[in-house]
Amino acid sequence: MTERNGKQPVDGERLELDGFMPYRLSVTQQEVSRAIAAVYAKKHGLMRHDWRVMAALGDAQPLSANEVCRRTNMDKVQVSRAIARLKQKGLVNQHQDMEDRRRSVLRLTGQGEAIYRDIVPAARARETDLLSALSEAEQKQFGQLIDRLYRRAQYLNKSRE
Amino acid sequence: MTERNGKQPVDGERLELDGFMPYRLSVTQQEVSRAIAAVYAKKHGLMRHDWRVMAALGDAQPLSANEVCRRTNMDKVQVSRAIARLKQKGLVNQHQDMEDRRRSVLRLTGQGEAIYRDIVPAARARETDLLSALSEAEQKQFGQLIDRLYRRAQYLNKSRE
DNA sequence: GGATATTAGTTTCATTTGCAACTAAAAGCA
DNA sequence: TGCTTTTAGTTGCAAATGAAACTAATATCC
Repeated sequence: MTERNGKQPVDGERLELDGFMPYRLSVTQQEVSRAIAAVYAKKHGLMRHDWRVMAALGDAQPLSANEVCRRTNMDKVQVSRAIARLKQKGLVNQHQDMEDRRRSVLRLTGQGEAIYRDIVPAARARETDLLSALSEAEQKQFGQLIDRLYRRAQYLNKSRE
Repeated sequence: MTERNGKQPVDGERLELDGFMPYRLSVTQQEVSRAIAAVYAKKHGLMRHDWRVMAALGDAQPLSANEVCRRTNMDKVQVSRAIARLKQKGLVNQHQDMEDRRRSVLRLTGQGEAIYRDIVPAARARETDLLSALSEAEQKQFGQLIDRLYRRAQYLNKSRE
């Protein structure tokens, strides 16, 4: 993929991006993400964060913004902004939780649910299509490996801050 | 990870983010990326794109901006801007290719090379640390699976535009 | 009860990004 | 040769992002 023809690399230890796992993970994620975005972006004009929030709500309503954060791995600023966009589009409504008035109660609107129901099968189909590059066994394996990697990365990040 | 206590999901087909591969890939990538960024961000004030461009150059100099694009999977706008930042910091220099005066000839400066040499071992160590969550065999396997997935995603994305 | 600390969520500001338009040079073609 | 197209790289603008500060409500502690 990367030919070195007469080029002068830096002396000593080098790093070939193509063989560097974090890089490969990143480009793969980008490509996969693009493949999935095709499902919700053009047709419904949603961004990745918007879709994630909708997915969280579609899976379990109502949720507070904070619960959305936990379920989607987004931070509260991102969630707050996604909600603003979604309210604006009439896909989500937000009202105050009367038990704890700091908290919101978020729900998909009828229109929001309709879009959710439109996207889910397409997203799933896309996932299946992507994963068809792997056998059943490999898919399972891949899921396990990526989880272990995730936890390891999380651990490393936590431990130093 | 995701409990459903009294929540009312949307009727019909739902989607649990936690079991959705593109989502898991995305959060894993984010976490891994953060772990690596620690190596170049704080100490040298570089952004991800800057580091990628430097990595490409460190691996094979000189390169044109376009060659950097191909090697790093970045688009030309990102590369152009990364180069601007890197020139500004004195880590890269750019001059015109006299064979084809549209093209640039990009090289790390002495300072750029020094930083490159500082980062590479640390990045590698970090990669090893991340991958230590997987056995040797699993690491190999993971590499293969992710590549297949990458190619599949790429194919799907190409085929529809 | 009242001061202080936490928690939920929003906002502000400075950067970064993404897209499309743009400039300059080279290639293709008639 | 002169005209059009393609390629390399940059720029402008509007939208998205990240970090820190901010508001409002609840929880904690004396």
